[in-house]
Amino acid sequence: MEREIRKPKQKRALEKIDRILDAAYKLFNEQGYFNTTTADIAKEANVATGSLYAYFIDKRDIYIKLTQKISEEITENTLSVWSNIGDFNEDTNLLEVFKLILSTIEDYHKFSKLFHDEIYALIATDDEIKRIHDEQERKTFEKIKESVTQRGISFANEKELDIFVHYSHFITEDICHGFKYYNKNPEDKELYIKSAVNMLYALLKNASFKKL
Amino acid sequence: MEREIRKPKQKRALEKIDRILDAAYKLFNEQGYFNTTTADIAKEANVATGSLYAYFIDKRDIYIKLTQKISEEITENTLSVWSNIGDFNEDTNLLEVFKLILSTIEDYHKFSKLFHDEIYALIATDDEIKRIHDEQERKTFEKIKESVTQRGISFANEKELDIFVHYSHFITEDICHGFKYYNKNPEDKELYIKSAVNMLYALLKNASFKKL
Amino acid sequence: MEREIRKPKQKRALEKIDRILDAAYKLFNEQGYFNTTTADIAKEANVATGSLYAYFIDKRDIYIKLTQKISEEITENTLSVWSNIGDFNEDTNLLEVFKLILSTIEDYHKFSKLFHDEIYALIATDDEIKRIHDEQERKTFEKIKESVTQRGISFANEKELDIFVHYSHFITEDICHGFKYYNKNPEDKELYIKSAVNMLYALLKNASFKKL
Amino acid sequence: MEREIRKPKQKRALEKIDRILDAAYKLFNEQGYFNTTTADIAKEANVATGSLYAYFIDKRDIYIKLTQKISEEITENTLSVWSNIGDFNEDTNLLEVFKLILSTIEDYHKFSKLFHDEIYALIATDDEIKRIHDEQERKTFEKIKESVTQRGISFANEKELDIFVHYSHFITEDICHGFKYYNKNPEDKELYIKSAVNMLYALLKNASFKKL
DNA sequence: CATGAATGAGTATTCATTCAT
DNA sequence: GATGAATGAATACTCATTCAT
Repeated sequence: MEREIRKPKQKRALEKIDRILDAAYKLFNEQGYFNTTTADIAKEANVATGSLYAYFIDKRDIYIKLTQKISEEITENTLSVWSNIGDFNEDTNLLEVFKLILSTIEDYHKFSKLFHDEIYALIATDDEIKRIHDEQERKTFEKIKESVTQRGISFANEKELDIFVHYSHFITEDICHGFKYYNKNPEDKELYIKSAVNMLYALLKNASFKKL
Repeated sequence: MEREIRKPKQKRALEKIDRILDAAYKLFNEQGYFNTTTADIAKEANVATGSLYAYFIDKRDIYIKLTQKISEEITENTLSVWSNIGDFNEDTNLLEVFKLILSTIEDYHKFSKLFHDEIYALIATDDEIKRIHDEQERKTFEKIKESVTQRGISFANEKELDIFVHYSHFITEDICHGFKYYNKNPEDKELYIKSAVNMLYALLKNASFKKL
Repeated sequence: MEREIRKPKQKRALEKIDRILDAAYKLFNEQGYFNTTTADIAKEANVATGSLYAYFIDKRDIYIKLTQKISEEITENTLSVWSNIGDFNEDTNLLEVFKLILSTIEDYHKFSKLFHDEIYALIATDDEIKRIHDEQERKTFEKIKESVTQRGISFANEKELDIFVHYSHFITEDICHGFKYYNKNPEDKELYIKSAVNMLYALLKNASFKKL
Repeated sequence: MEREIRKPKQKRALEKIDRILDAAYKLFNEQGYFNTTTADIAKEANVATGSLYAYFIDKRDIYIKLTQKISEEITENTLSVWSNIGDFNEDTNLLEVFKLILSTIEDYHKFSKLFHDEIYALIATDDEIKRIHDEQERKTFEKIKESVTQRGISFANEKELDIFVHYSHFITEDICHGFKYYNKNPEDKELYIKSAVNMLYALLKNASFKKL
C-alpha cells in the first residue's frame, strides 16, 4: 500500500510544513543539500524524523518544495520591486532606479551562494528540479518583461528584451553575492553599481522610451 | 604507519593518474561529485578501487587535484587567447576581438555547467577547495589584467580594471554555458555576443586606449 | 553535524545495549577483537549494524565500554569475596581461606584467556584503553588493600602490601586460566592451590597478624 | 600451480629472511600484529612486498616463524642461564642465585609486553600457533626441569617440580615486564626480587637438596 | 497523528596477496 | 630472483526511510 502524503488543510499541519521547510532552508544554506541529513532537518524543525515523511515523499521532495517556495517568493518580490518603480522616460535617472532595485533585491535576497550554486548543480542532475526551476524562471522573466514593457521601454525585438532581462537578473545576483558572500569591500559597491548600470544602459541603446 | 601516496615519476604512473582524473572528470560532469562513487571512478578508469588510493588521499583529493588541473588549463588557455590578440586602439573592432575571444574560450571550455556550479557549491563547504580556487582565480585575473594593460588599455583606476576583468570573465562564461548547456538557439548567439560587447564596451568608457 | 549517541534511559535501550555488549563479549572471547566484525556483533545481538552506532561511537567504543563493565564487575566481585572472609589471626587456616577465595573467583571469572590477553595487547596499543584499565586496576587494588588491612594483617611497609596484593591477584588469575583454558588436570588443582598458598604465605613472613 | 616457498640455502637468502623477521619483530613489538601491515614489514626490512611471499606463505607465516625463532632463542638463553649456575645445596645463597637468573633473563628479554600478550591472544585464536607455542614451552620446561634436577634439587614428585618451574618462569617474566614496561620504580626491584625468591623458596619446602 | 528507535543497503577506504616487468 | 604496482575482497560506518508503539 502506498504511503499517503497528507494534503495539509489544517493550520497546524501547514505550520509544521513551514517549520520543516524553514529548517531545511537554514541547513541547506549553511551546509548544502548533501551535507544535511534528514535527522538534522527534523531536529532543527523540532519535529520527529518520521514526520518529515508524513508531509514529504522524501528528502528530495523537501528540496523541491523548498525551491518552489523560494522561487515563488522571488518572483513575488521581484515584481513588487518593479511595481514600486514609476514609468521610465528619457529623463529618468537610471542610476537611481537601479540602485533602488538592487537595494530592494538585496534585502529579500536571503539564500546563500551555496544554496544558489547547488540549485544549479541539482538542476543538472535532476530533471524534475530542472523542470520546476525552468518553469518558475520562465514565469518570473515573463512578468519582468511585462513590467519593463509597461514601464514604457520598448526594444527593437523580443530577443533584445530577453537579453536585457537576463543580464539585469544576472548582474543583480552577481552584485548581491559579491558583497554578501565574497566579502568584497563595501566601499566599492557604489562603483560596481555604477558599472552595472552602465552595462545595462548599453543594452538600452536600441530601445526606445515612452515619450511623455 | 601512514599510507604513502605514490609520487608519480614514471610515464606509466602519470598516465594512470590522468586516466583516473579523466574518469572522475567525466563522471563529475555527468552526475556530480556526490552522485559519483569511488567504485564508479575506478570502473570508468579501468582501474581497481585500491589504485585510486595509491595516487590520491581520498575522493576529495581526486576532486581537488582535478580542480587544480582544470584551473591551470583554463589559466593557460585564457592567456593564450589574450596573447593571440594584437594591441588595442581606438580603431580596433572590439566586436571582432570579443567574438574571437568567445569562440576560442568556447572551444576549450569543456566542463559542464554541473561541474561549474558544483565547484562553487563545494567552495562554500570546503575551505581547502575554496583556497585553491581563490588562488587560481587570483592568478588568472592577475594575468588577464597584465594582458589588458599590455594591450594598451588603461583605466582610471585599478578598481575599474578589476570590474572590467570580472565582468569579461563572467559574461564569457555565461554565454558559453547558455549555448552549451541551456540549449539556447544558436542563431541568437550573434546577438548575445553583440550585447556582451556593448556591455563591456560601456565599461571602457572611462578607459583610454593607447594612441598609435 | 555530529552524530548523536543515544543516552539510554529507558529499559528497552539499556537492554539493547546489554544485548550488544553481551554479543561483543561472546565474540571477543571466542575470536578476539580483530577477528570480530561489527556485522558479526550486530548479527549475534540480533540487531541491525546501524543500531551499534546509535549506542556506541565505534567498534573501539564497544570494546572500551565492555572492558569498563567487566572491570567493574570484577572489582565488585573481588570485594564481595573479601567481605565474605572473616578476620585473620595466627590461628586462621589460610589454606581454607585461599581455597574459598579461589573458588569464588573462579565462579565469576567468565572471560576467556584470549580476552584477558588481548586487553593487555590493546592496552599497549591504545592509550585510552590503558587509562581505563589502569584506573580500574588502581581502584580494585586500593580496595583489596583496605580489605587486607581491615582483616587485621599489617605489613612492614606499604610496598610489601602492594607486592602481596599484586601476587595474590596474579597467582589467582593464573590458576583460574590454567584450569579453565589450558586444560590442566583438575586433580592437580588442589596441589596448585596449596603451592599458591605457600607462596603467598611466604610473603606474609614479615607481616603481623592482629592478636585476638 | 602452487606457489613455491623457497627453501633458503644460500647465505643471501638466509640474510634476507632474517632481515624480514627482524623487521617484523620490531614492528610487532611496537605496534602489534594487527596494526602492522605487510607493506610496513617490507619497508622496514628494505625488501619488496613481493619478496615476503617468496620466503613466507603469508603474514601469519611470518608471525609463526618469528615466534619459533624467538622461542628457540629463549630456550637457548634460559638453558645457558641455568648452565652458568653451579650445584645447589643447603648452603647455597638462593637469593644471589635468583638475582643472577633474573638479571641474565632481563638482558636477553627483548620483546615487549605487547608482543608477549599478543602471542597469548593469538594462541587462543590460531591452533597452529598454539601448537608451536605449546611444543616449544614443553621443550623449554623439560630442559629447565632437567637442569634443576641436575643441580641437585629433587621434589617430592614430578608435579611439584612442574609447579616450581611454572612459577619460576611466570614470576621472572612478571618482574621483567613490570620494570621494563610498566615503569615500576627501579628502587623497588630489590624488594620484588626478594619477595619472588621467598615465594619460590616456599615451593622448595618439600624438596630436598643434594647432600654434598 | 506523532514519535524516534530500528533498519540495512550503500560507500569510502584498507591491505593481504598476486603478477607483469 | 626481485620488484612494487595492481588487485579486489573485506570492513567500518552512515543515513534515508520505515514502522511499532
